[in-house]
Amino acid sequence: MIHFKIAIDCVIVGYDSQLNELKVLLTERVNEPQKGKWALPGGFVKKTESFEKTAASILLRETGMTNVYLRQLKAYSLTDASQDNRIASVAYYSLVKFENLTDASRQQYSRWFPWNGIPTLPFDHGKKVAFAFEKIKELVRLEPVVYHLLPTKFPLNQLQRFYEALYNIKIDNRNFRKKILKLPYIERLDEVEKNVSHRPGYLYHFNEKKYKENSSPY
Amino acid sequence: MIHFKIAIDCVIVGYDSQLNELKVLLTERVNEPQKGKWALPGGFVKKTESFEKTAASILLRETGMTNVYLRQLKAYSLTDASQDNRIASVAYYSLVKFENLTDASRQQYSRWFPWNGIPTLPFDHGKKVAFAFEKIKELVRLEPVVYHLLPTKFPLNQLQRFYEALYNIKIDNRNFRKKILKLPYIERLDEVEKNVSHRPGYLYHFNEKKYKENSSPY
DNA sequence: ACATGTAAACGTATTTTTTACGCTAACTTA
DNA sequence: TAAGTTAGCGTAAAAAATACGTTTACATGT
Repeated sequence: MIHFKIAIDCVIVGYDSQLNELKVLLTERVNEPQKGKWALPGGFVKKTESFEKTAASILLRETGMTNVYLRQLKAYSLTDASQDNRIASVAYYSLVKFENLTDASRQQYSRWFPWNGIPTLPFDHGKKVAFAFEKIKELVRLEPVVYHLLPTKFPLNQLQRFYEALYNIKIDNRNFRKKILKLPYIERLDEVEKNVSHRPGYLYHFNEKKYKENSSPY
Repeated sequence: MIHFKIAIDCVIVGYDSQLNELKVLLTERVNEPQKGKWALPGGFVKKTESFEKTAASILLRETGMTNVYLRQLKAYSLTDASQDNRIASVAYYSLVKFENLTDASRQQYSRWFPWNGIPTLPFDHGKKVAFAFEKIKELVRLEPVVYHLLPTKFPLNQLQRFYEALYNIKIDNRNFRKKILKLPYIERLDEVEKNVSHRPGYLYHFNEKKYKENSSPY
């Protein structure tokens, strides 16, 4: 009976609102194979750990963050059929608040790459990153996961810019505003933007409790 | 380094249009553990097989069908931490045309259970079945996968009944018709229902080519 | 000091989509 | 032949999406 080593790979995604672009965290491989190449952060599943737990600890190691949005992407069976011990991998994707990252939490061997500037990745990592983005695009339409990527407080324009970047579209400012303000779980704060070269807008935040109250179970 | 045996479990789903209910195929376990219990059809991944390939062969074994809709559901890490060799599993779900099944293809130890009458399943199989149904509900909204479950030729009413069963809703016959007929990839045939105790309706079919032409890539 | 650029925040009008419901036609069964 | 059922056509109203007009409040450059 064949046995597998199981690796967990994490596609960690952030949104840089300054540059208005999505980013992925990559690390330089310190071990063979593919030593020195940029690749997805990952690790093997340890004895008593669940996949999810392994993924969470990779995330902690790379970003210093816990309790962030983390979901399974897909399991991959690398067809490394030459050996008796095959390697399988389970990919996870995570959405993190880019603004919350401290310099201290940044690993020496890690770097954030813009979505449109990812180097060629070893193994099936390129495929995983591409699939993660497809998944995220789909998910953003269905559930309010955007708010895991945006800062806790944000002006409406920042939200609009995010959608425009993600789907590569242009949205009408006035209609967008109307649509968002109808959502019961987006609340305006008594705070405005500062140091912007235009009329400062109010800041909003996502009220998760209200979202769960208002969303029907089916 | 810990190694895993990897099992593939298949949630094989069909739609019985006579009874207007979704069904799941279960098999009686012939080996320990849980011998004699109804469970998801499955098997271990063999040396040179991909997960997908393993799933496809399980599907062939159970239904006699190839080239059916088959997708990965999720990977599960059973926390059977007592042993050195843990078992992980990757669940797949499949949508099959219930009408196409021949009696010959029906396995001795297999049976189709109605969605609302599934026995308590061993391991995490109950969780997998539940998750598969959530996934299918979601998927049906996004993509025309219904047509993998319905017969190739179907009257509009059959399609409507399917939606009503899946989401447990009542749909207005006239509005439903209007909505469906606007879809360019649903084509009317020159054929009508037979032996129905009401005005016979035209049969329709799903034109996959037209779907792919008309669906935007984003 | 003032013009310029930019996005906020308010609005209206039009089009498109969804929903509610009326009616006749065509078939089987009692 | 009446009753029951779904097919297939239709209209009207309500809701959502889209297009676009206007004033306000800020920073920046001259």
